[in-house]
Amino acid sequence: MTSVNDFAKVLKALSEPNRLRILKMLEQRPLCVCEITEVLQLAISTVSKHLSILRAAGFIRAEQEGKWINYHLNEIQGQESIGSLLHQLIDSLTSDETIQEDAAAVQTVDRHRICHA
Amino acid sequence: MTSVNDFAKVLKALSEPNRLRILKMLEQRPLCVCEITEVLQLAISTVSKHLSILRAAGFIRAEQEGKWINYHLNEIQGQESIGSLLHQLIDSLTSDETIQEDAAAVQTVDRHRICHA
DNA sequence: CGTACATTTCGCCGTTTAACGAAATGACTC
DNA sequence: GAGTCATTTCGTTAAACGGCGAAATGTACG
Repeated sequence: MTSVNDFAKVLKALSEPNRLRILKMLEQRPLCVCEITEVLQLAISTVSKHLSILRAAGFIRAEQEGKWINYHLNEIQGQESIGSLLHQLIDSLTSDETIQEDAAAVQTVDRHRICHA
Repeated sequence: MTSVNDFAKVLKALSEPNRLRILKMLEQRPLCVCEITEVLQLAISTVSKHLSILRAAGFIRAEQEGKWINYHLNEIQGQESIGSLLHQLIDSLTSDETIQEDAAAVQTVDRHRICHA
């Protein structure tokens, strides 16, 4: 379930300036889509797309409040900040299956035999 | 100098499965391009490109050794792991100019006035 | 029920990205 | 200095991405 690709997907969700701005805004308080749109000065549909990507990556959640949908920062399992979440996430990469196979391959790989072979 | 876009660039360098695999491999020992190519099973030119992206983001460095060029993980200013580097990086986003402007905007934004106006 | 309005989905466009092979570069060796 | 070989650069291709406006969805409220 947890693969290098999933890790990459979470990091990719973070690797966009407007999405970083959204996350930092949500650290202040929950916001509705039109408030975020006003601050970022983008089309509503664009902001909505960014929010769906952040939600799919597990960073935020949506809660209906009357006419509006408020987006909240997810406080994930005892992590006090996005930074510490990432820290833990990257470090846990070591237990990924592909990463472990790579680690084994590195121990047997020999540059004298493989190049130009 | 440090802008949201620079942060995003560093995160983007990390947000690709093969680049994550390379970084984890280099945690074991320095490797030359053809060794990495052998493990990842990609074209040499593709691996070279990935390495240049990781180097531009400051994660690795190149050192010539005879015929080969060894790539080393950079031990950046007292950070013991990529995870702790990211942790620090994300948290320091708070001091970014755009992020601070956003923070100010969030305090004055009013959903009742801006929507459909 | 039907209107109003916040949000999402859809289709499109231009740019970026990851992949490749071929050609260029650069370093060691004879 | 010519040749060998590891690596980088270049040009191309297909897919992914970020942006937009228009149409669809869904919720609240008269």
